[in-house]
Amino acid sequence: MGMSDIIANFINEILNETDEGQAIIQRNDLANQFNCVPSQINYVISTRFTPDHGYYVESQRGGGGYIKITKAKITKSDYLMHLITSLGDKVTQKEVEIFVKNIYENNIISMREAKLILSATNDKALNTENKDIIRASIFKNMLINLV
Amino acid sequence: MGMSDIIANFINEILNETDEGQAIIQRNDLANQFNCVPSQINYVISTRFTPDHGYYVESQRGGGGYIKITKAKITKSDYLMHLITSLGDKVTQKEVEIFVKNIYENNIISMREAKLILSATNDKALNTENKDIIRASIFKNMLINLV
DNA sequence: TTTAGAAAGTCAAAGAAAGTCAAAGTCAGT
DNA sequence: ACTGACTTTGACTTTCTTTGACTTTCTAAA
Repeated sequence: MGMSDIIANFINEILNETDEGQAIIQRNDLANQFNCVPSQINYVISTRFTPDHGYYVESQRGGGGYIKITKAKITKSDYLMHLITSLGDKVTQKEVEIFVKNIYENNIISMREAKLILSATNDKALNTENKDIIRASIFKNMLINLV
Repeated sequence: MGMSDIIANFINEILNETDEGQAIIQRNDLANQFNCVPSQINYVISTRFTPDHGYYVESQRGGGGYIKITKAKITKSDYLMHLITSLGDKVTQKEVEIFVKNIYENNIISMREAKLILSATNDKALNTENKDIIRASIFKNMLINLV
């Protein structure tokens, strides 16, 4: 098992220890503890704690900085997890509409929440190249927060 | 948690204690209490108690001087409309975080809705050129749905 | 009405974290 | 051995915080 896996395990342990499913770490401390360069922590996070994997990451630089990794709760909606992992890296507005209709009808989200998702992912909001790629990224990121 | 956060917490406690939502402090006293330089108080105020955060600040120099921080009270749709119209065509993740925190604390949106907005607009979701432009577009689009 | 002292304000430098990116290394499968 | 995916490393960047020297404003006493 390589260093990256060891670090990932360590983070997972913290995530499992806490009820919250949250790990708050200091990048430099952790790198020090495992005798690796700080950027390896970024590598671990960006390869193993992505939205696709069911995690949400926030961070803060400067004095007192930190990295906070949150694990999505697996509740009633295995359906959502399934949806997230089944999504490719592109999705059209029409497809999102179908998915959202579906999770709304299954009472996983409210009408207001449905509207929020649709307004964040419609073509009008995404006035750019690569609409479908960004849409997929946004959609997944939003779903993770609902799980 | 760094010193600045601790000081911000302290001020927030005072704000919540009083019905008025007002904190009147003495800069030097506070700096003394927390063992920091006085200008750090200014730093805390100018990064965490700005109008964007929903506060306004008055002060008085000289003998008997003070800093008075007041939590602004705003009606829901007024605030949303104001927010939408005040948004330019670019906005950073940090700025969105501040706005969302504010509308959440004013009970305009639920926690889940706040998370949805944040996850649709964070840098991770917007892995592209022109993040700030697309973010502004998405954010506005979402807010309009809430008015 | 000066003027000394008491506050608060400003600003930029130094420090502390985290982020990015690409080069170099490793290792399994062909 | 060769290729391609995954890892490791480190130089450089960006963001946020802390600190301190200097300035401005206000009060009140002489």
